[in-house]
Amino acid sequence: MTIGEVSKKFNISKDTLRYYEKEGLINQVSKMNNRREYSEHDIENINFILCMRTAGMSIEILKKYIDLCMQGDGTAEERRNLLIEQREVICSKIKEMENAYNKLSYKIDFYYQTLLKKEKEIIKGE
Amino acid sequence: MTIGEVSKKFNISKDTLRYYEKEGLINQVSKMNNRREYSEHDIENINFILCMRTAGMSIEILKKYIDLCMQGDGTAEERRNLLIEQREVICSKIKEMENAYNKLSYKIDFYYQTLLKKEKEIIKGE
DNA sequence: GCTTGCGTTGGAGTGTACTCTAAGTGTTAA
DNA sequence: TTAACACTTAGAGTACACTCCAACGCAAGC
Repeated sequence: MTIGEVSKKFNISKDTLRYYEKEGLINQVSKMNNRREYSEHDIENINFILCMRTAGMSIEILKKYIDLCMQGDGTAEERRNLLIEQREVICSKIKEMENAYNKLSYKIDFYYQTLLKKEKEIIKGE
Repeated sequence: MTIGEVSKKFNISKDTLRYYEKEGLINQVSKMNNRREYSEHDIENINFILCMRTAGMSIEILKKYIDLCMQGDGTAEERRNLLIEQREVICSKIKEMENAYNKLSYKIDFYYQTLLKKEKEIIKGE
């Protein structure tokens, strides 16, 4: 897959893909005529990275994880611990967002009541 | 309440509080001897803003909402629509994060299996 | 009166994650 | 063969949300 195709597939810019490679999130993509050729493995990797990025995981943490992967089997436990830690971070973020969701719902409902009341008054006034 | 007290209460820096005020998220706090005195209303406001900020709402959107509040009752419907829209944004973010959570859980489990297998091999080898 | 502590200001600086630019290469289609 | 198009690079620029700095103000306690 070319960079253009990957860019379209995931709806991210080519610049971002090159940036991730430069930062070491994607291991050096093989090249044909000086152009990137993304393998199935690369695609899977990008998919994971994007999923974690949208969940708010930093590039630094992701890089650390990828680096551990590169270092081979010996780092399996460390990698596992890193993922458990990050899952916890995501978990508390979800809780914060649910809290915000509820606060918003409460306010939205309040506006609904207000608008309803106003409407009634208008009808009454006619 | 002084800026120092509010800063401690919410665990944010005084700079951030002044920054939010400058950006118009908190309406001009009254001053005694040129020092900010936060009212109960200010505190409630800050609480809401921080809740939305941790949920990822941008300062720009928050400012828009606060501006509408300032403009009075006439903007109630517009405010409500803004909140509904933002609730939707938060909702999809929660879904993305839950997706990431599940992906992580899957990987963590995979590492668990791997480590278990490795352990068995070590025992076998002894 | 002097130090300490808490505050003030405008404006500069920082970190993160892109995003854009300029100048160039290599393939394809008319 | 020339134009269009997709790609390459290094490096500069941008957006967002703070965060820090220097220089100063004011009140309390020693």
